[in-house]
Amino acid sequence: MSVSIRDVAKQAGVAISTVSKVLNHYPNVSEETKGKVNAAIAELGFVPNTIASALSSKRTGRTALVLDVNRHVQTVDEIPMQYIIGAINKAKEVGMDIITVFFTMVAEMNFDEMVRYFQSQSIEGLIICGLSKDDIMLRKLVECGKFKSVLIDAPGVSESTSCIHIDNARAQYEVAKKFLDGKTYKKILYLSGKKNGYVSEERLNGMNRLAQEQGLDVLVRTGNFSELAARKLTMQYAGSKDAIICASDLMAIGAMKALIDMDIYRPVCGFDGVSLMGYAGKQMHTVKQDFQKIAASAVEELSRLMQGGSGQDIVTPHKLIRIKYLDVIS
Amino acid sequence: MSVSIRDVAKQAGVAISTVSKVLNHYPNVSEETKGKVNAAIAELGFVPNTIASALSSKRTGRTALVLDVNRHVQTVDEIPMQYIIGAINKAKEVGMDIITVFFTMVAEMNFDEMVRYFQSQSIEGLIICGLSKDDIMLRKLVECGKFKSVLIDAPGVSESTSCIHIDNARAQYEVAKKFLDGKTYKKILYLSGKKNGYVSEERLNGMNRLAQEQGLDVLVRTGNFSELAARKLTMQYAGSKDAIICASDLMAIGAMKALIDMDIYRPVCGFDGVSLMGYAGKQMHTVKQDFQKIAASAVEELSRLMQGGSGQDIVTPHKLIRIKYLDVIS
DNA sequence: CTGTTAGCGCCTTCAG
DNA sequence: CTGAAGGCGCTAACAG
Repeated sequence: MSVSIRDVAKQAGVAISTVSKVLNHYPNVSEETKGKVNAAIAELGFVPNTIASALSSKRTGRTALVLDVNRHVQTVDEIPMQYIIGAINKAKEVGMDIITVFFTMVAEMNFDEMVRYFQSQSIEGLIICGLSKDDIMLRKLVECGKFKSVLIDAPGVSESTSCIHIDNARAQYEVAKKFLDGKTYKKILYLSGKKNGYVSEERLNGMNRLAQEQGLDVLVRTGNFSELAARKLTMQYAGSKDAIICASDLMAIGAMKALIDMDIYRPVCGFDGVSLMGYAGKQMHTVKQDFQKIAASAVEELSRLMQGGSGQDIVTPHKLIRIKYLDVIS
Repeated sequence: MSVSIRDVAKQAGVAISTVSKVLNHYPNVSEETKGKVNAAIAELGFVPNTIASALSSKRTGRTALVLDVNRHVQTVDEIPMQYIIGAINKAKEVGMDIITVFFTMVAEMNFDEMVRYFQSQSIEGLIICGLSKDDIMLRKLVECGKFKSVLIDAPGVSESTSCIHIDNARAQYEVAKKFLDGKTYKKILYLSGKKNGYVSEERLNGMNRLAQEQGLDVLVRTGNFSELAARKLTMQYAGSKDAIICASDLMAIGAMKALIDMDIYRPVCGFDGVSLMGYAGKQMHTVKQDFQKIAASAVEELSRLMQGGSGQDIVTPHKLIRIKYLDVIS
């Protein structure tokens, strides 16, 4: 059926192991035999069998991209999709094999079941997006060290785990500062993410720092990254405020919709830079994250870990932008 | 390291092959030994090694979900994401292994390269979403019969290929009819998808049928499923029309935005039922497709094909809905 | 620098 | 109904 390494060996007039060596770029092979082998490979259209290779070497190069989809009312799953695109494209580059897994698929499992689940899939690496403090089992899975992991937007660096994220405190500080620049807004409604959320706390820190510096009067309310919650909180508090700053774009949209319903105008500041913002109607300041690039970095970092590197903390850059509808469609 | 079938055999006091048989639900095993084996499996926490199993049996259960992302200006990749979620969840149920592949990753390959690419990944099944008439190589890949395939929204049933889609002609007919119901709109601007596109033609057929029945005056223009194109076409033609019917929600949004800029009101009808519509501001009629369910059906159908079934054409149901902003956030 | 030889963990005839 | 034996295609010591 399919041509195997043995056929190549025969064709090239060398031993099987020699072929294997050139396949895996081992050092000790003469240029000459390498040439013969490559010629044979090309001639026969040989494709190494990943499965057999994995069985033999015990290295599969398989990693799971674990995503938290739909748990919060995300409405449009733009961010997970961006992660997927970024990760898969980079994975192809570095010869990694990515399967996508959702939190919901492992949510009910206990620790042992999770380990088995991933092991049975021959997975050696994990990229986890959106891990929260409530995901006890997943956290344990990462910490047990059986898998190399990269956490996006969550802390926990260790020998086998790297973390990757923007500087949330600084980003929140900067975007809010730019948003307020030249204005005289003093009374601010700040819609925070989740209480005890990793990134939420950072963003809140950034906001607080700015508040201190500029003597702002900030009312903090927890919006849980929910559009609906943001809407309600805005209804409740915005009337007496000068501006609204949100820890996510989705909440910013909720706030804007509420303002429209209330028929009052208040400037709103977002966070993330999702394109959905372009549809929400108004212009808006926001932090812009390149989720594809972040996922790509995660893949690269995981690949480094799998080659024996040890975990580290990686901070990726962010931008500040102002979204307008025209940005979206042109 | 990890417990293997051998350990289970020893623990249960039977031969390896016997364990394999209960694992794979073979018939000729007595209830008694089956019980012993299962007990041993549970006790040891044994998980079959997929890799070894695949190598030995030559059945991997791996399938590629091939998506056309970002080629048209999709802005928000909601539909692909829904496909992914639906497919992956169902795949877990039926024990299939899904990797996601994007058109861009194989776009440059010729036929042989594609075959090798998928074979080297040990992929046996393909689910392809958004195949167009221009994707010559992918089409050839499907038709060569080396892989079982399910095409979403494209024709081409064969022994090894099934197709799955809504009844686009009927859906377009119905949604347009409902949209026009009780109204006196006669002059319609119809923004079609792609010239020669599989689904576009069907939808146009449905529209034409309604036009005939109701004596409508329909101007058809090709919007390529592009928001921007729809915007321009609306600017150009909507002034003299009573209403605008679009072959996709994204075009409907483009049309609505144009109308706002033109400062005139015309009712708009969409197609797809993406949640993005809820952000576009107005109420709107649209066809609602359940993309997750469609993907799930595709997985099931592929699983049937892989068990030896032969290809067929499957028509999935659609709904007609009216989107309002409140539907989205509540 | 190249070839020989064991397996990796499981499936699958084929005897018993 | 059960067990023994021979691979699947490749890697990885180890000899040569």
